[in-house]
Amino acid sequence: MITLKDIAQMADVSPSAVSRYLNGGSLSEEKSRRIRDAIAQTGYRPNQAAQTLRTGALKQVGVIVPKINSNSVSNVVAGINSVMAANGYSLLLGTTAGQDKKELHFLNLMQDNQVSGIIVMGTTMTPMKKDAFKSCRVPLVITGQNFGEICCVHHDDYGAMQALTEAMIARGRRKIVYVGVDEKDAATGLARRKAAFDALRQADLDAVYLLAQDYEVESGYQCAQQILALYPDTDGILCATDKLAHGVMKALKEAGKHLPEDVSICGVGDDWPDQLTTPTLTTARLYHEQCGEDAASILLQMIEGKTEDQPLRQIKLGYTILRRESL
Amino acid sequence: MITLKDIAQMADVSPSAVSRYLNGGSLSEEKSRRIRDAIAQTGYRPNQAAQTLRTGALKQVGVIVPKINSNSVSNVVAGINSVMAANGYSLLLGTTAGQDKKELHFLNLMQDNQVSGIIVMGTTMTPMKKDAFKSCRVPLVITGQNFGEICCVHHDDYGAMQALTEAMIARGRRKIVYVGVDEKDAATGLARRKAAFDALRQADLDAVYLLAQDYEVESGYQCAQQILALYPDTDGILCATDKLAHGVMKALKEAGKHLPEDVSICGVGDDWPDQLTTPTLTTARLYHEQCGEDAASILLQMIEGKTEDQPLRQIKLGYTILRRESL
DNA sequence: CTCTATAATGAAAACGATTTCAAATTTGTT
DNA sequence: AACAAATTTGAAATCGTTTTCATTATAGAG
Repeated sequence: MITLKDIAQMADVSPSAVSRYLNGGSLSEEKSRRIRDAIAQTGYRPNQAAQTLRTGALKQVGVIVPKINSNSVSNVVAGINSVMAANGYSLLLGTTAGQDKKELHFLNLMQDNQVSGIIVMGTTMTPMKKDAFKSCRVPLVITGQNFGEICCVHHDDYGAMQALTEAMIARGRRKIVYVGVDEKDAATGLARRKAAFDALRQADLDAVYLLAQDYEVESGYQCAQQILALYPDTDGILCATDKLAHGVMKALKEAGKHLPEDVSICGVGDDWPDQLTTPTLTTARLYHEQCGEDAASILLQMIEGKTEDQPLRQIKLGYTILRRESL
Repeated sequence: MITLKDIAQMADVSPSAVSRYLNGGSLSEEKSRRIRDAIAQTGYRPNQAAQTLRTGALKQVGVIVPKINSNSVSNVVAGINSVMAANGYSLLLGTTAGQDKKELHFLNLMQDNQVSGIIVMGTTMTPMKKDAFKSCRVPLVITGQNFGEICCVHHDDYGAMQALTEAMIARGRRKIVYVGVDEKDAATGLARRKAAFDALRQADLDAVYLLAQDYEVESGYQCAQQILALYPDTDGILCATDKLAHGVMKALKEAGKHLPEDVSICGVGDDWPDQLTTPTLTTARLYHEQCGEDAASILLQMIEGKTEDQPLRQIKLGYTILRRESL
């Protein structure tokens, strides 16, 4: 491996001179030229580990996600990446499968790595994790949720589901079922369910709640079968996600229901297949890629911010209701 | 920051002893105990940059992808991650947007980082890149393509499209159009198109070729409109990907065609919406996650392999034809 | 032409681990 | 009890940079 010292020898200057050439510092034209040539000839590239050790800073940011092969997650990561790459940072990825233990593991590992900052997606909050986040030695931003005391970028999950619920009520539906997901997830789980319930109560309507096993189409399908069996007079189904909604639609169609005449259906997410099904799916678009970009921007400000005490930044991103045939 | 030296002082031993405690080496019970206590008390964690600098090895592997927010890519990455994480490696992610310049940039950057190995997905081959791959100082595996002289894991793109084409011919279709993508991509572009053409020629049928602009549903939609205008008697359409196929189906349905009576359609990919459309889409399943796992396993072998000269490993993964209503 | 500010320079000391090596200690063998 | 072998130990060198600091060359001011 060719080192800075080698370059110094070749160019007949001191190592300090080479370092100054690379990082900016006063240096004569003549020596600059010689160093430039030596570097060009050898293809020398500085050893990052040495740089990191010496400076204590690494141009990497950690990204901790539950899983990478999910539409929303991968879009957020794409957003993060576009901003970070533009600023010369690369991404160190950690996937947790939703396990707190792994989340803490990566939080530690990344700090050991001396990343410049960390972004955590779709986490759930426990006292232990709150501590871990607070005592993180590098800037940290959370996406997808808002836990009050930590910088974050999140969607208006509540507003989106509220709007969908109101639209469904306005459409004349009265027997409405909500198909939700695990409420340990404060955004997708809790906030959306709560929004639906609040809006229904506001209209003096009863709320029926079914909890899907996971986020897959199949779970929506199963929930719909329960609905058919237990609440046959249902005329509206609100789903926490688009995939669930598609599963629900499939089951209802198979059961001979006419959509949307017999039952209205809504999802959240604006997944790409939403306009391919019959009927097309009414949904709320969330801005995942934007979310990643904003999170990255905030993190960059925190990383490169001069001042010691940074303000708490919390961004709530809006939604857009996409009214289609299924409502 | 608390260092190994601090621990040594606290435990009243030499730094070497602490290092031996961490890495294994002869050490008395007594000292082990004192060191263990000191570490527990302080929460000391070794500085990775120092370790990397000293040992020249970093438990990270680089993953270079065109974009992360794609179904197939994110699934491959998930596969890579599951194997790598299990072996204590984390992932350094680089996205190229298909630009060779960025690909080379990350290839260099990651080597500077002293990652243990690199996996490159869905790349295209140029002489310059072939050189770059060959001169890579760390083990390297390519996924999604086979360029002959580099370790790789790839799908049987040719076989899959051949089987689909033959099935469509057996179904009685005679006026078949192939909707493909950019052939700079040797797998998705070239191999699939070639398979379709070969199979058609084999059956003495003409091949009509339309090139989609990109991989989006909308492009399939546009291609289908061209087909309707230029080749109105088409009775079968083979698509390089499922998204294109869905766009095609949408356009045909809007044009009043009955599917599959009037026209048969096939895609490749087994995307999750394939069973939600009317008709459901006939497709070929590829094993993306498996691909990632296998690539990771190969890379691990190369990294941890004792011998200097490693054999060239090339894995071709099979496919499964999923025959559904659209054929 | 002198004197002071400024720019250019390299030696040497970090950064925080691992590893070599020789010395000191323990263990086992006769 | 005496010696060889094996184990335990810490001092010091090392990895490849950056940065401090004292020194020397250069330029600008009077």
